[in-house]
Amino acid sequence: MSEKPFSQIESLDFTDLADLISERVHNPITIEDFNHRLIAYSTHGNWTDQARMETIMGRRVPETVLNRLWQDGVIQQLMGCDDPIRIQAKNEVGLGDRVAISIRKGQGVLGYIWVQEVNQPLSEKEMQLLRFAAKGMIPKLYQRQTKRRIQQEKSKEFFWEMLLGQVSSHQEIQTKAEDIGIKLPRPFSIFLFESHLPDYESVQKELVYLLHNLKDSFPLTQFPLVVTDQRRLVVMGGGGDARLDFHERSQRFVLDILQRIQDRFGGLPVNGMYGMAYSSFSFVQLCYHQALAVLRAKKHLPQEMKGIFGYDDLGIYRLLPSFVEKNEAESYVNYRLEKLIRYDKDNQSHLLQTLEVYLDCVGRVNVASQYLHIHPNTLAYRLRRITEVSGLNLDDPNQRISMFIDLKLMKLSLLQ
Amino acid sequence: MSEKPFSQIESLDFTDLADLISERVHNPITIEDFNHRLIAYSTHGNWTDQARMETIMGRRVPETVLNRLWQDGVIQQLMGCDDPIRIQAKNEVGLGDRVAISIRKGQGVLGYIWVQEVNQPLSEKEMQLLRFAAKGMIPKLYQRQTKRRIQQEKSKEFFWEMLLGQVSSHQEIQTKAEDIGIKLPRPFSIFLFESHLPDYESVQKELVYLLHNLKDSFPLTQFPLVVTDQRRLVVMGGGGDARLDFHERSQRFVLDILQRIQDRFGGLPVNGMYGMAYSSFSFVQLCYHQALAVLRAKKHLPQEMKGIFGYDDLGIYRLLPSFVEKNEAESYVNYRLEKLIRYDKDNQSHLLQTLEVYLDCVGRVNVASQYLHIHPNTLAYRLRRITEVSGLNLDDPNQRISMFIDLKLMKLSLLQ
DNA sequence: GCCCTTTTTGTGGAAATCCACAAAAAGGGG
DNA sequence: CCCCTTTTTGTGGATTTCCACAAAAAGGGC
Repeated sequence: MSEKPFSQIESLDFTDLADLISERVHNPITIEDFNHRLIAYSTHGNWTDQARMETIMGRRVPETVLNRLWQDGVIQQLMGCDDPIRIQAKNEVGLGDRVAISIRKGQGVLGYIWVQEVNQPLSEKEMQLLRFAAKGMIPKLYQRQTKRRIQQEKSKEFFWEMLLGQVSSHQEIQTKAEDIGIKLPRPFSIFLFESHLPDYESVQKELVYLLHNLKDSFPLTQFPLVVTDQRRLVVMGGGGDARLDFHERSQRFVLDILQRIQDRFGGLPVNGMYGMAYSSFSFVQLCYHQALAVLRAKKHLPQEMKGIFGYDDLGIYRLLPSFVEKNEAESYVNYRLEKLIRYDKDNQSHLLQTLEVYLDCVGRVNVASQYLHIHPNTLAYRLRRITEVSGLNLDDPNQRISMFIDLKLMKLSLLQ
Repeated sequence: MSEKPFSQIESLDFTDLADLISERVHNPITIEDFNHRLIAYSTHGNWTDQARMETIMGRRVPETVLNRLWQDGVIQQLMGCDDPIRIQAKNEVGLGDRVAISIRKGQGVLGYIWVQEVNQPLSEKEMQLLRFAAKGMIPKLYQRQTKRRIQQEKSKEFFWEMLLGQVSSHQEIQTKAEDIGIKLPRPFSIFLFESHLPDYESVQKELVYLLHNLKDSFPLTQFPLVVTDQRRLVVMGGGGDARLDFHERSQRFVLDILQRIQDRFGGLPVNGMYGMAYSSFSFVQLCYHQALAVLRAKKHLPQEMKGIFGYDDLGIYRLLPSFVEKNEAESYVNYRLEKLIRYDKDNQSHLLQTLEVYLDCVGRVNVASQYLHIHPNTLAYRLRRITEVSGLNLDDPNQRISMFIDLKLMKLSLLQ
C-alpha cells in the first residue's frame, strides 16, 4: 500500500510539498494558513480560474470568495472535520470546482489544502491521499505557526521599545529589525485606533482584520507592527516611496478603515489618527506622541477636530501645548479677552460665544448668525459691541488670529 | 559790612535757605538745579505769577518758559557769568519781572536762583546779596549733585542687575530698591527706545528730557530707572494702580514720545516698545526680554509690526519663536505650503504672494486685488487655483490660520 | 507660424455684506 | 408703574462677493 506517500515530508519546504501533492492528485493546489493566507501553491495550471489567480496575486483568498464561503457554511463545515470536502463551482465569485481539507491539531485549525479540480474530479484514492497529506503536514504547520508567534512576540516587544524611546537611533532600529526579520516601511508613520465600545474585543479583531486586508489593496502598504494598548491599537505603516502624497494616502486609509468599522458597528465607535511622515526611524517615538497628541486634541476639542486625523492637519491645535507653556511662563493674559469676559459677566451677555462662532465661520455673518439663531443685524450689532468693549480690530488678521487662538486656549484650559 | 549774611549756610537745608534769601531780597525766590528742576522755593508770595506757580506745581520750570528763555538768549547769558541778570517780564508765557543768577563751579553750572520781583525791583545791595548767596551755595549744591550722581550710578547698576536677572526675587529687588532709596513703580513695565540716527546723542538727550517731562503730565508716571545700552534706552515705568488700562496708557505714552521725537527730528528716527504689565518684580528680566522680542519682531517683519509697540499686541508674532523651535524639533513642514512653493517654482507664478496678501486683507477680495494690482476675478481665479493645488480649504479657520502662520514663519526663516 | 493650455479680464445676476436709521422688545432701577 | 438704556429686529440701498460663462491675452512646444 502507499502508506508512506509523503515520507520525505519533513525535509521538504512548503513550496516543494505543494508541487508534490499537486502531482499526486493531478490538479493544481494551494496551501493556506488558518487565516486563509497563502503559504504555498503548485506551479502547474496556474491560470485555471479567477479565484486561484487572485489568491496567488494577493497572497490571500479574496474577501469576496471568503464571504461567499462563510455564507454557504463551507468554511464552518471545513473547520469541523478532518475529511476532504467537495465544493461546487461558484462562478459569480470566480471559483471553480474544488476539494478542500483542513489541517487540524485537536480542535484548532492550522491551515487548509485546496485542490482545484480542473483536470479531472478527484478519485477516492486521491481523496485518501489528501487526508495523508493533511495529517502529515500538522507538525510542519504547527512549527511554522509557533515560530510565527514567537517572531510576532519579538516584534511587539521591539515595537514597544521603539514607541517608548528605548531604542531611538535610526541605525540601531534598522539593524534590530533586520535581526528579527521584519522589514520596516519607509517613509512611515504611526497610526492609532481607539475604541470605547463595550465589546472592544470584536472591534479590535475587525481592525486587525482590516489592517491585514487593506494592506494590499490600499495605497498604504506594509504593517509589520501592531501592538495593543488598553483600548488602543498602535500600528506602524507606510511604504511607497513618494513622500508627496503620503499625507493624502494616510488620510484615505484611516478614513476607509473608520468607514468600514462604522458600517459594521454603527455610530462612531472608533477614532483613528496618525503622526507625520518620517523616513528616519529616530522619529518613531515622536511620531507616536504626535498621534497621541491628535487623540488628546480630539478629546478636548471634539467639535474643532472633526475631520482631522493627521498630526499634519492639526494646524494651530498642534501648537496649543506650546502656547499654554509659554503663557504660563510669562503669565500672559489677552487683555481684550479679559475685557470681554468681564463684560459678559457684568451684563449676562454672550459676546464671547458670539465672537467665537463668528471666527469659526471665517467672518461669514450669514452663516454665523444662522448658527447662533439670531438675526444677522444682531450679530453685526454684537460685533460692533465687541470692538467697542475690547478694542479688537477685526480687520487686523493678527488680532483676529490671536483672539481665535486665545479663545480656543481658554476653552481648553476651562475643560481641564 | 554784611560780609557774612549767610554764615549759617552750611547748617540750613535748601528750603530754609530759600526762605532766608527771600526774606533778605524782599521777594519770593526759587532755587533750581542745572536742569531747571526745582530744588526749593520760598513760602511767601506763592501766587504771584503763572510761571512761578507752574514751576512749583510741576517741580520744574515749564517747557514753554524755558523755550522762550533759550530763544531770547537769557539762559545762555546766565550760564556765562556769575552776576545776577535782570529779565523783563514775558507775559505771553506767564513770566513776570525777574532777576536770576547762576550758581557755578568753574565753568559748570550747578543751579540757579530766581527772584520774582513782585514787591519791588532789587536794589544793588540786594543784588550783591544774591551774589553772596550763590557763591555760598556752591559747596552745598555740588555736594547735592555728587550725591545725586552717586545715587544714579547705583540705580543704574541695580537696574542692570535686574535686567540681566542677577537679582530676580521680588523681595530682594524690593528691599534693595529701598536701600538705594528709589521707589519702584507697580504695576510696571520695561520700555525700550532705539535709534540709529547718526547723532544718537541728541536723540537720547531729547528722550531723557521727554521721559522726565512727560512723567507728570502723562498717565504713566515714575521713571526711576533709565539706562542706556549702545543705541538703546531702557526704562522702567509704571504706577497708577489700575491694571486694566495699563496697556492703553503704555501705548499712548510710547506713541506720544515717538510723535514728539518725530516732530523734532523728522522721519522715523526712533523705535519704541515695551513688555507686559507686571506687579511682581520677579518679572523684570522677562519683561525686558519681552521688549527685546518686540524689537526683534519689528526688525524681521517691519510691515506686519506697524502700529505694534507692546508685547501684549504682538499677537501670534509673540509665539513665532516657540513655533520655530517646535517645528525644528519635529521637522515639521506644511505640506500645503510645500505644494504651493513647488507650483510657484515650476510655473513662475505668484500663488504664495497672492495667498499672503489675501490673508493679510482678512479675505477681502477687493482690497487684496487692489493691493496686488490685479483684477478681482484674477484673484478669485488664483484662489481657486490655490485650493486646487494645495488642497487648502479657505472656509476652515484652522487651515486658514495655520497657513497664515506658516507663511509668516517661512518669511521669517528666509530673512534670517 | 499654429495649437494648446494657462492665465487674465470682462459681463451679468443672485446672494451677502455693510451701513444708517428706526421701531420694537427686553431689562433694570427708582 | 414709568423711564431709561441696552439689545434685538426690521427696512432700504450702496457696495461687495460669489458664480458661471466667455472672450481675450500670454506663453510654451512643435
